Amino acid sequence: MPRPKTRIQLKNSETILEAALDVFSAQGFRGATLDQIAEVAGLSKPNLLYYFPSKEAIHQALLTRLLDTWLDPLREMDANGDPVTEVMAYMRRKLELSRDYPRESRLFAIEILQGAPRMRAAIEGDLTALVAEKARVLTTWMDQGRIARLDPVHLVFSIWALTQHYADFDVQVRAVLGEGHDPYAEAGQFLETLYARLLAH
Amino acid sequence: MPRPKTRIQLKNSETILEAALDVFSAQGFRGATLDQIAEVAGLSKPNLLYYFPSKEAIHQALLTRLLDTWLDPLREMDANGDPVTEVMAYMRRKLELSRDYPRESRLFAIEILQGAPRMRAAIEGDLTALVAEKARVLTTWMDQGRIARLDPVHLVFSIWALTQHYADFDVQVRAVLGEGHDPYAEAGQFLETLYARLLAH
DNA sequence: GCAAGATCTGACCATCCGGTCAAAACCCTT
DNA sequence: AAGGGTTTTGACCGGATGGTCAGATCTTGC
Repeated sequence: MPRPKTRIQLKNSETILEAALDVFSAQGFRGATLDQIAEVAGLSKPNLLYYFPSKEAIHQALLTRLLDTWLDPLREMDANGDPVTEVMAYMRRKLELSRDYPRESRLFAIEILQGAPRMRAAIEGDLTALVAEKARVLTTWMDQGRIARLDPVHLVFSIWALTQHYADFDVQVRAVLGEGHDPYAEAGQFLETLYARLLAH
Repeated sequence: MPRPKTRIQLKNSETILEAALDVFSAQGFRGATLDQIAEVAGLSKPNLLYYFPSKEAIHQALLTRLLDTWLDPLREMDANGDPVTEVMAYMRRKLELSRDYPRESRLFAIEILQGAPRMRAAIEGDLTALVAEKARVLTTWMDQGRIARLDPVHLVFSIWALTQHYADFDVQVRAVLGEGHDPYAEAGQFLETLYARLLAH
């Protein structure tokens, strides 16, 4: 099954990946079992293995697809736009990603936490290159005096950390906030203020 | 073995917890095996189970001991100190914790990521109470106009997110920075600037 | 409506893993 | 140096888990 071809293949591959995302993001690679994924997907275990050669392969497929989604918001940061607006928009998009795709965020987090055993190459390649490129853009803006001077890479780290926190540590965030809060709405407000103050001068 | 008593018990319990921290923080609860822990500890598997009744119990012992260490820096934030200094010092202590105890940071992160199945109570109890208390302190400082007005709980979240990022996503941080960087030194600089600008008005 | 594939499944296997246990080895006190 | 408690271990168990396979069932193009 190199590439899905028929309608059924497409649909079932999709169902499997969706179920796998559920289970892997909640239990990690080792913690997830094929039986669990099969149950969530509503398929039999041997049927999963008809579509993917191994548990490993399902996980790999998820990660591969994930990285692109994950980097898109940064890719969109436009060197020709207004600096503060661009950074803010990037932060917003990343926060929305946390809100709308928390499972993806956790899958990614677990992978990195465990030393990125199945993602090393992508991290050291695509991701590092993209950050380097955008760091140059940020540096240019700083040189032009359009945003305050800061270490551009750590600025990017800060956006990652602050936005992903709300997805990855969701349980903790909700416990600490208690009832009657909208974590993401409040986070949006807070981060807006934070980056306004940080970038201004 | 309710409490370690003899010298041997004390030493071996310690060795086991140390090894378990290594393995659990790298692989998660499910991913870790008693054989791995035993090997790292230099003891036989049945011997581990002579000191702890189960894998679960080893993990629990680690987490219990962890939470205190983890909350100490926040406890030390002094309502009678200078606001900016106190917040900065808290951030510093937390960053140092990330630098000096990355395994503990990752153990904690994995636990929360997976929904805190073995820490729910502590999160909803001690941690939430401590944050509520310190949020009141921060609010008082804001009311007195001694630091800029911000959502105090999200301010605490930001410190957690920004400091733990360097331990939890270490692989990514190092990959993106490349050779010849001291992540924690740079982070210290960056965060100092960030909180200076955020808290001033 | 009928082959030829594509899809699906029950039964099964080998391995791994947490945990047990009886007995061996090792102290420590006297 | 002997005896009683403590510590350690090899051998083993039962259940879980990733993966296989032969054959049953369903689709699809003709």
